[in-house]
Amino acid sequence: MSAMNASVLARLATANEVKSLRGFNRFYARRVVGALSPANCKLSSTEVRVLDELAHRKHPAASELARDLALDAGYLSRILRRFQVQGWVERKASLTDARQSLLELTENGHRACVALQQESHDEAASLLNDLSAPDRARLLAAMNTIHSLLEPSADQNRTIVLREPRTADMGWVVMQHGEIYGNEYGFNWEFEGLVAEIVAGYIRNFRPAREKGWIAEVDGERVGCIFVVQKSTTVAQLRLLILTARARGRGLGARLVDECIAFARAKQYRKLVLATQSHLLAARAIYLSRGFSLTQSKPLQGYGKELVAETWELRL
Amino acid sequence: MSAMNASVLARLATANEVKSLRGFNRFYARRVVGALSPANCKLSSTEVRVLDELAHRKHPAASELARDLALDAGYLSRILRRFQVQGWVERKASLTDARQSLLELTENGHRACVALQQESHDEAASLLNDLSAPDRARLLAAMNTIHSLLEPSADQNRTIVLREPRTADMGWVVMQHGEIYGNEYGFNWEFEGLVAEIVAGYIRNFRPAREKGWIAEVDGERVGCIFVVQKSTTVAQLRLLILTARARGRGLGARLVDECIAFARAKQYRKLVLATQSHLLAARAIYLSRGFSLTQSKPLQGYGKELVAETWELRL
DNA sequence: CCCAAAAACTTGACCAGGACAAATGTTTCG
DNA sequence: CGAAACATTTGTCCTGGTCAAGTTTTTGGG
Repeated sequence: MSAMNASVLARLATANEVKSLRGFNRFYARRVVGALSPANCKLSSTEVRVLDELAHRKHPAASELARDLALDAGYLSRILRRFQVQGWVERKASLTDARQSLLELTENGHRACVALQQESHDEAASLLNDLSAPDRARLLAAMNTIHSLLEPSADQNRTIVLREPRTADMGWVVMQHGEIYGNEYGFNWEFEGLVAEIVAGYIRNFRPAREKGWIAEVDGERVGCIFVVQKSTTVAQLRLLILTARARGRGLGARLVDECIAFARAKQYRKLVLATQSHLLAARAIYLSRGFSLTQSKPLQGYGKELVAETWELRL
Repeated sequence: MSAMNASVLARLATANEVKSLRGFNRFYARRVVGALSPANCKLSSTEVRVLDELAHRKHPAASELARDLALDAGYLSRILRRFQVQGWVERKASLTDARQSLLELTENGHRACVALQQESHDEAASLLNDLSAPDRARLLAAMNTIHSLLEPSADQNRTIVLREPRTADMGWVVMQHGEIYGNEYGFNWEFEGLVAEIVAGYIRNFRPAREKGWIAEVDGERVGCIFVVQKSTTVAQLRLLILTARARGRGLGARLVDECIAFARAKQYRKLVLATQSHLLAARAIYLSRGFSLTQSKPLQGYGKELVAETWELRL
């Protein structure tokens, strides 16, 4: 097999992958989309969309709705008349344009809309309630993963929360280091072993008053972490900073480092040090911008790669 | 808050969880189900189902199809006639029942069916091809998780594959131990630290000729693991056996233990030992059934719980 | 063996969701 | 001012699908 073939093979989805995707898709369409959508009252899904849109806008004109929901104007016109007859919507002549009238949901219309949402909310809840709390978390984290992979843009405006590590987080830290350094830098599993050692040491010697860790999450999915440990009574060390691909480019790295700096200051450390490698450019940029300076730099052979190990420090 | 309230709260899905589920559902219905299904040629989705069913059966009668696909008999009758006119299907009088005729796809019908599948296959592939290989793996693993959570029954007949550990697997081992022992037995994170230490030691001292690990996967999602390490030249130790909830009750634990026993025998070890705790009943049952015997049992305080540590061994 | 009920289709009637185009009044812009 | 564009309504048609009433054949009980 030629080199080109090999690279194409690595790039393209295998038949098995496609089969899995199609299988999931069939399953999900049947079991979930099917189950959660239609049970509703006697409204078609389009009518629901229209009602929903009416609830969320101030005084839309019909043309505006038609454009945004990609509906046929004639069809929409009839839907709106039905709503009007039902007493769900009122129209006022537009003062600025006599062709259009401005639509507004009545009290009754809002009630109907809320009832619909409640209904679909209940169905979703009943599906979730069949699962245990940890299983629910796994389900939502998995959905979250899918969503962020298939629609990276939608990810940008989700809020990232920072929290302290809890059970299973430390294992995740090891796994992510293995995954990311393996995929992106070709490190072999010795590196993962080193991280496991660091993590084990952190847990073994954990000093709650002097040390702290943060896990960053987006909607329950872990996307990054950082730790501060005590190196001596006056020196703190920053460790295990990592971000998954989806969390990058949003200033999260800087935010994590800032947490550490603030913590180290609050605990009266005099100096914050860290070890990194020269080729981790994004991390380096953050350290620089936060006032860290490079104090040492030496070649290092390890993890299947040639590296330059660096030490940085920040006077607090 | 009363104890009962607390337990109910833990059991029921939170509003946030429901919101996430609904958000994902909306997204998935629009972006994926919508994108992968309709583009097809001029057949309705029902017609596609019928065609598909015809391709997969020998000589079905119309009534059979109508029952299995939950279709109106009249509607199906018309669909079948259209197919017949198109030259996709032929009917032969049934010899045993003059009311029914037996249906069969013609050469042409099969071609049409294959073309359809190809089309939807291509669409799925193009969606996957926008992702890198590791991202595809994450996507499919996440889908897999969702599927197995929402339809545990479908899980039973998926094949479990065993493979050797690779990058990120060891972190997963730590994480799973934290997760499972935390959720199921209330162990605190010190236990996770211990596992991290074991894992670190495994990687640090790994002797490929004398030691081995297995990761069990279902469709790319890790569901279990086990390791054999050298304790002395004649004694091997079994470690880190764990199964996620979805993989239990299918004999996988026994299969993993059997792999270890076979490996230890092949490597000429004389004895296989292991340490466990008395309350891990499922594991205990496996050890017993494989001929292990309990050699030591003593109370142990740790990980936030009172335990009875046990040692078992098997002469090889 | 007969007959009523049930099964296997077929056909006609009807409905909802929705696309498309023509009609009407209004606005915009050159 | 007139033509083109816009907002809305209305008439027409199509598709996908349900429902009920046929026709023919089979089945099962008396």
